[in-house]
Amino acid sequence: MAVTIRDVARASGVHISTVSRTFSAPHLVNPETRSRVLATAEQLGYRPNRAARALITGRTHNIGLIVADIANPFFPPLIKAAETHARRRDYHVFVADTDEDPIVEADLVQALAKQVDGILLCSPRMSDDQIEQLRREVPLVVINRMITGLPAVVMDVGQGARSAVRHLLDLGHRHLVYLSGPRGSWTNQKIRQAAGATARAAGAELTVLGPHQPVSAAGAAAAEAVLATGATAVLAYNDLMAIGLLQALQDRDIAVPGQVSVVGIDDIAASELVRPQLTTVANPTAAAGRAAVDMLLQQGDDGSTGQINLHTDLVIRNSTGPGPFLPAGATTAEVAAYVKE
Amino acid sequence: MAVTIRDVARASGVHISTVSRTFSAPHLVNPETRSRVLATAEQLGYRPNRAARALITGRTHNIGLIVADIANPFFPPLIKAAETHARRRDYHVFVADTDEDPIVEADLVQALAKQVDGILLCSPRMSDDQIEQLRREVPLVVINRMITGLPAVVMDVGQGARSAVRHLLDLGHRHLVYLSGPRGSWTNQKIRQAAGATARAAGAELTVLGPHQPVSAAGAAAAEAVLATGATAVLAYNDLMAIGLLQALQDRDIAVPGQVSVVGIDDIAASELVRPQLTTVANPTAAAGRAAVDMLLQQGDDGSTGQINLHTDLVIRNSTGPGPFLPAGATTAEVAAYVKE
DNA sequence: GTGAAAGCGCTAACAG
DNA sequence: CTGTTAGCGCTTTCAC
Repeated sequence: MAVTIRDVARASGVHISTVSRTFSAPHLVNPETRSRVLATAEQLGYRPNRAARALITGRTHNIGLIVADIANPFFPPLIKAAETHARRRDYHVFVADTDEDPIVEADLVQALAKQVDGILLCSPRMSDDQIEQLRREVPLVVINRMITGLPAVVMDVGQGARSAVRHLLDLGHRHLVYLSGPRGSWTNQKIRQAAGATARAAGAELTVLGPHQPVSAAGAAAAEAVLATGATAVLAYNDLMAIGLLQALQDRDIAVPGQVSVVGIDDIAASELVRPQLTTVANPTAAAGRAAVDMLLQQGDDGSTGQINLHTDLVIRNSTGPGPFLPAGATTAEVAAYVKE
Repeated sequence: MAVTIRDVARASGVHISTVSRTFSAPHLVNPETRSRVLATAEQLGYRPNRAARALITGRTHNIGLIVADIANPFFPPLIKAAETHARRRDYHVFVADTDEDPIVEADLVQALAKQVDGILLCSPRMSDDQIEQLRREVPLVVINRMITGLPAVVMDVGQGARSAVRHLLDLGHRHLVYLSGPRGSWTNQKIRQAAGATARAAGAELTVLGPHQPVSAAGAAAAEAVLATGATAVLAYNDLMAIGLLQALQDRDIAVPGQVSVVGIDDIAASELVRPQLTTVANPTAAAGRAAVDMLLQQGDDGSTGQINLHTDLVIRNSTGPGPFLPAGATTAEVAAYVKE
């Protein structure tokens, strides 16, 4: 059996409560006794049992982090930052993957509820109602979603999408495609709205294709549909889809950005590794992870329910350029033909 | 306050031990009582407190998963598979990141020890001694490392490296480079040995460059050094480095595979997304994650300490091809000149 | 089949 | 400053 507080008490000739205090309220114990206790504890290899402590204090010093898909490269930097940040504050983190399934998501929150001091919900696919329901069982901080009254950290993809579309418009593109993401994604809606509004305001056309799974294969599979629209530029829900599209276009000998420009969102590591390097909207995922942890841990102290909006940046690389040179006033059909050829 | 076993007992008119039994040993309780208890529990929203249960049973139903770097794309598929598999067996998983630091690694094991039933150590950077030491505090399963007497799951990179080198030799390459990984990596040693032995046996030359951090920037930074060796083919410690090298070579107008062939290891998602697509050794990371979880959970039952060796597969894509065409018997210097030009 | 009681490892009043 | 006592939520003997 592992060494307990009792063993330390016996070995150092004090009562167990003194040992307890040595660890949980050191200032309440005589420096001499303290160092003696600490010494024997060290020697015996004693480590407080957090679970037992949690039982009485009500604080587990654990947090939960629920994401849609660990293997989606968008999440790991966020997970890493959150975990490192939490550990620095002496918290351990449970990580769980919902596989984009809202039911699994809800189950997970409930299963974890008793073992954690709070949960970070990353890009949740549940309904607002469900989230508010669960919030009564356990403190929640939501990432990449805005729900009134709920603490949240969002990366301002709306603004990112606007920058991206403006960039495309500045290059002369008049017909864009938005390759939309999965159903139930709050982010997806925001991007779509922002992109649509920006294009419309400039008198340009924006065709929405989707929904799609947020993976590269979906981007690749959409290539034909994209070409069929006759658009000369594409904004994708995320980099994965953008990269899939990029390669599928090149495999069809469509030049990027010569004939079609492509913009992604997220700035995952791979977007710098592909050629042409992907123009994309950089999301501060690591900062978001840290901010969310801070928010969750503060929630206990005061009852604050702030909402943080993190700035996103358009990173212009080599997958965007001027639209194909066409006679002014060409019809959509002509553009399509031109692009396809 | 949350609803406890006591609330359920009161509400259903039975003693708390009956409620307890209803959840932990249902067969010991009258079916009628059981369903009544279950009903009120359901209605009150009761969920057993695992921490309290763990205190007495000694089983937390949690496991720890410690990896070198969550953001390294090699790990997320493994983490995902392990987490999903564990959850299916009703286990939650703590994920932690050591940032490639053996000290952090050891601390983490000790910090997690009391809260878990066991820990999965993924590509540990600690010494064998340290690991064996820690093993006495908590059940351990090691992934990607072989230590006698310790349960382990390894992906057979040695065999993978042999296949890769043979593939290169078959294409006619006579001088190879191994771009080695981080110090302290067991995998790195295995690859190096296997690659060296295979090359030597065929009378070919293998130059080892390194150590390197296992990131794409390190691969890119090694481009000059690689060219300076005059080798016509490179095996890299992992795909990230291989991809970095790939791009750096192309940026210098060195054709891949025309002038230099490049092989990676891992088969991360990005290796299929870059052009040319990367020839690489596919590691069954997801299978490894699941196997390790199974091993850890069985360890409690019997005292088995098996070691599983998972097969790796060479995936031939487009970054490898015949070496540059040269007059037979060209000197190394000539080859270097040719390749550089 | 169910209740009573003890106790897992620890903290939190309360005395002294 | 330190010891005493009660008890967090739950399981597990042991009687009945």
